[in-house]
Amino acid sequence: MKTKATLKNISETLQISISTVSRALKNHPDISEETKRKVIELASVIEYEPNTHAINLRTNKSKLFGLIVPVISNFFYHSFIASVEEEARSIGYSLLILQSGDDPLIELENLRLCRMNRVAGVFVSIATHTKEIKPFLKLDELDIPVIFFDKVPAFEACNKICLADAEAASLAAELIIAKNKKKVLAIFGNPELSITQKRQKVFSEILSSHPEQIKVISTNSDSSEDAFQQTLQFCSSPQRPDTIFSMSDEILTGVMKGVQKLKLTVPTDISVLSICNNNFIPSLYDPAITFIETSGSDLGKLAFKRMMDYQSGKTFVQQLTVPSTLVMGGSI
Amino acid sequence: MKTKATLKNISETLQISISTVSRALKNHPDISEETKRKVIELASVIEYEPNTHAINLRTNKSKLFGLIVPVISNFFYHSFIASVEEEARSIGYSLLILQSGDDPLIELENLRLCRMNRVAGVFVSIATHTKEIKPFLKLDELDIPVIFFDKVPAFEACNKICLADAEAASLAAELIIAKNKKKVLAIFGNPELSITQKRQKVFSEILSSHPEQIKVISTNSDSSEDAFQQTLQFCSSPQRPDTIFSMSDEILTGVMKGVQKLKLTVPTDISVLSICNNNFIPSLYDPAITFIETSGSDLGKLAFKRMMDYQSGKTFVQQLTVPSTLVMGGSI
DNA sequence: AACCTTTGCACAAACATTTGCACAAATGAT
DNA sequence: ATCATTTGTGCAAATGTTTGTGCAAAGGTT
Repeated sequence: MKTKATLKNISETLQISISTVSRALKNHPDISEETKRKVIELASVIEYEPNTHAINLRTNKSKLFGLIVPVISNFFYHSFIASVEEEARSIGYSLLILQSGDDPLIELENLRLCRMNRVAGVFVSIATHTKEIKPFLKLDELDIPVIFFDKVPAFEACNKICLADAEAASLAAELIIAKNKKKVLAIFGNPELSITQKRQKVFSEILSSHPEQIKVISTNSDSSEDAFQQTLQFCSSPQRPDTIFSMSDEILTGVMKGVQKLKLTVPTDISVLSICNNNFIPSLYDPAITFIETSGSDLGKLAFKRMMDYQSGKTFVQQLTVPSTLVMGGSI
Repeated sequence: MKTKATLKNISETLQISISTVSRALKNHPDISEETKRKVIELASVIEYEPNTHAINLRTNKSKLFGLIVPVISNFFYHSFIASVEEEARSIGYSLLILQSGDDPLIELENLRLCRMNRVAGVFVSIATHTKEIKPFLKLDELDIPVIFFDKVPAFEACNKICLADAEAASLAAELIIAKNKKKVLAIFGNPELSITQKRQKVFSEILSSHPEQIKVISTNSDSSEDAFQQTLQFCSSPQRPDTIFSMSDEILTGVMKGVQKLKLTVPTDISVLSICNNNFIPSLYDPAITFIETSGSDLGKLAFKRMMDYQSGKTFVQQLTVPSTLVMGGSI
């Protein structure tokens, strides 16, 4: 059993004090070159590595960010996580990943873990039924910045990074108008979510306010399977829509399954347009689906930038929005 | 600014010693009920929470597992991660997530982070070109168990949790025989990976040893796009294969894109069979693709169980395998 | 020679927690 | 009354690191 590599250990071997060793390794000007040389050499030989726990204890901080999401296995979150992890690593921070399972109770427990670990900050996408956000704000009082992203609380004064929900829907509506489509099946997600409400509202408004009458069938489905069934239902007859609009990756998968089952050819038989988080799902199909990108990876970068601003003392509260962009495929 | 909730703080307020407070909170029999009551009450009022860093420093451990993967955004890893995170949380541990970007250098850096954080154990799926596994084994010497999963080093004595690569391929081959297929296009992944080699070897052996001659076109492609191109190439002529076998989710997406482009109907024009990590990709299509499941989530559970065995002192080295199961869809 | 400055290092405290040991007071036994 | 045991609490050390302060020796200036 080789002895542990600590400052103390080095100091005893070299017959100098611990503080000298510490300063030598930090290249402190007080220490002579001779001593530095010896210390650095020995440290390298015994593979000294500072003990993070001791540093954390002393500074009452840690180079850790907490990241709480309802679930990791999700189109959106893993691109967000991947992007935040990269940014964090580039400045020597790591990520503590916690799933809430969309359960407010587990969410609280995860918050407790973040507090106990004195994380440097928390990124959180709240559970669907989380009403009480005081526990989150309490972290702010402890100087632990909390950045909400994607699923953010409604009215409170807190830092939020959101997708441009309305913008994405309006881009879609405008493309449909520009392409001179006449009959649209629009499938949205869970109508209780604010993201759904915003998108549905803007989409309907734009299309209905357009002078040329465009017929819109607007419907909601809360799963891929449900979207599949609705697609079958609305597109079986010859009077089927000429365009399907889908609000999310998940719904798009259901829609496309329906399109395959009905043996419809895209875009000649029917056009397809969706809002998606990245090109993964859209590019599964041939032709690739035209979509409005609301990038999880961009959201991650922005959230991280905001976090770093916070870390360096800019503590103002703010809501930021990631813009959406149209990515042309061949489906409309 | 409210004073921090620490044992010291409580002890001063109550005019008792720190050790008494500590013991009172741990319900130590030495402490009188009266004292316990007062301590617990005050602790609750000021919302005392033990400082993880101090505990970690003292015990030289942490309730953290390191998890190093090439990339989070991957069919396989996020189901693995999700499953390990759940298991870990259930026993009060958290997960430190680190991406190597498939870069051996970053992998080393991530290992260093794990050491510095004195993690309780590490789950690692190594980068494609990682040759040097000594740094991993060095963690074992520091009593930090290392469990390799999925992409594991070749010959060394270490803990590995693998998918049943050979079994999955043989199940596929046998199904093809049972379905009386005559001409198979088999697309495998990167031929340098051991997983590819194993699957390709077993698959070829079984089909070629079968008395009825089955024609096999065996090819490799290292991306979805490449699989797409190969599918177009081999399936454009009327003498196309009657079956396509794909080795992975990624390849399957390319194959299916090709099938869509060629407007082939599954399974009447062509049958499709794949090895996949879960039903996500296979169920995107209609009919759903028949596949051999090599479950990331099951792998996670097994790896975690192995880790816990290790934690409780069972330090033998072992290679475990997660069995594969055939999941019938309608594509063959 | 007396004084000041610089150089190079050591000491000690602080961070929060746990735990072996000591110790005083109270109780009980002889 | 003496001794032994129990009960409840405090002391101090230990974990590894950082940092303000002290201090001695060496060198330089008058």
